[in-house]
Amino acid sequence: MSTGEELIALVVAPGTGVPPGSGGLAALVADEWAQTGPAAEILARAGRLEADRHPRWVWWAASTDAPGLVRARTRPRRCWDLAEVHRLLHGGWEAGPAVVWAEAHGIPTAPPPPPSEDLFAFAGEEPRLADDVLVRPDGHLRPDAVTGAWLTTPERLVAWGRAALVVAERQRAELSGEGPRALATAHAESAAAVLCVELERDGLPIDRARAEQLIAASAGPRPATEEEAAAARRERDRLVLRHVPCRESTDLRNPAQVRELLAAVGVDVPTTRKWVLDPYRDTHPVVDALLRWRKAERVSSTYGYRWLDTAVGPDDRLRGRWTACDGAGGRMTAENGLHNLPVDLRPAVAAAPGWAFVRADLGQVEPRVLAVVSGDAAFAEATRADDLYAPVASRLGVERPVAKVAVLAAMYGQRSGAAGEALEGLERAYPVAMAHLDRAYAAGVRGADLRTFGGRLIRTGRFLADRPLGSDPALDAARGRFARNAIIQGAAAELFKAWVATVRAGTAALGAEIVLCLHDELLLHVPEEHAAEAAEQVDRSLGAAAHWWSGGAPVRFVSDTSVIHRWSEAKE
DNA sequence: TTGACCACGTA
DNA sequence: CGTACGTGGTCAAC
Repeated sequence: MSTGEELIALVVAPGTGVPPGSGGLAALVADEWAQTGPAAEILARAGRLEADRHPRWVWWAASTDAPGLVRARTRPRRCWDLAEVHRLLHGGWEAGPAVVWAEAHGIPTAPPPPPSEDLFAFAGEEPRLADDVLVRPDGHLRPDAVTGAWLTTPERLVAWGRAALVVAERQRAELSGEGPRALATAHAESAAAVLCVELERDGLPIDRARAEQLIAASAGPRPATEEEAAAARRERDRLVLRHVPCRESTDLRNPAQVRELLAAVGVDVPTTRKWVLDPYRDTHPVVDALLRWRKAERVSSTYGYRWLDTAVGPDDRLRGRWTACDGAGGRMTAENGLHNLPVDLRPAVAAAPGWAFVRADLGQVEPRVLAVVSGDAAFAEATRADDLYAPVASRLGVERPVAKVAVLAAMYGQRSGAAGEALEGLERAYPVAMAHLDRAYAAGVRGADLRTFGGRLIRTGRFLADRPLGSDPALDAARGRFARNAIIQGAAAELFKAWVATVRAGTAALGAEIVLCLHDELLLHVPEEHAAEAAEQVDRSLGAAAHWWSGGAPVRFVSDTSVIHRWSEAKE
């Protein structure tokens, strides 16, 4: 397929001790030309090229080659991320240049090529690689290029950029054999990877005073010294241990000791997990005190003052590393609490003065995704409703909560609970969708690979380890559940990223920053005067992204979109 | 020091 | 608790 796109590789030599892109060399490499020089100069040139020609940027990985560009406020519209496309095509998470190159050339990636600096090799056993040669006789990249140590001259950087273009072409050819959506998925995945760099640059706006206040309410005032911190900890412990006078030396952080303590007061439990202990809250006061203690302990250990001091910058932005896809279904991940901030702390996430948030989250995204990926016309019909469980319930002749449990049970394989009869109803009403889930489960059980709707390879063999298929029924079932979940969760992640990429492109002119991506939820930070328009753009983007992602399937996706000033507002 | 496990926050 | 993630705690093995 000829796209008519201009591909330009951007490669940046890893600087020594400086942020990527700010020192050392960089290169722009296209089919017909190349330019190298100091990174600052090359990045400025790249900025002009972006403005004039909006090429598709090719890089080994946005996290290594794009930060300089992103820091310079160039917003690349189109890119091709070799690492992300590799993950899409071949599954798993490992996607360094060595394995990406090898896989693109169909040469074995394991065992990894040995270190070339043959300190321990006998002289003459392996011909020494000429200094200017990037590709070894065995077809692998020279290892010191992969680590970046070799990328010290303009000529070498150009070779590195050429290699990136070679891989991009091979990946594109391979993708064309993976169905109509794979190429579009590659573009969206690549956009998500550069968005991750932008998310790390911008951070999530925090109202620091409010955060301090919320932490204090749970963990007490900020301790001035180590001794004060220890005293506060002892005081928190005491509020639990006072209920068990004889066992005041119990270490509440040690589950075994806690279990012993509980047994002594007549609470006999297999584990001390919250949902196990919950029913015993009224049995003995120590249970309730313990569960309250756990909550406070969580805030003080994970989301306490240390977190505030290290993860929130002097500009009051919470920053963490972002990745465009995990190793399984392909959802985005984030560190430093960006993806698991307790709801109680969310009032501290606040727009800056003069700015607002546009918050949007997809409603019932997974069943709607199931309607697309399975091609079930009857189930697609149900997605026309704002609440798809309502038409499902009426079709099954059950109450809405029953229908909901049944749909979730079908998708996730819930074994507890009594969804049995409703499940049978689902099989009759939506046989196409149910068969799709069953096939994924069966593929997982037999350890077969499968692909998501957008073309991502799901390798169920990762659970196999060295145990033969069928040797452990529990393991087989676990693979089945994993596979069934991955095709839904993975496809939902693809739709989400298509949506986000569309929003990113469509709201740039409004000065909007995407500041949080949370699987089915999106938070934009926008100048107040453009917030309403950005919100409309978010909704329009969903329609557009869903349409092309689904290939025009008659499936409706809905977003709850609102303009707010704290993340905690306007939540269901 | 490292890896396993627990526990728990989010979707 | 269906799956997925990241974090911080303890423990046993190194």
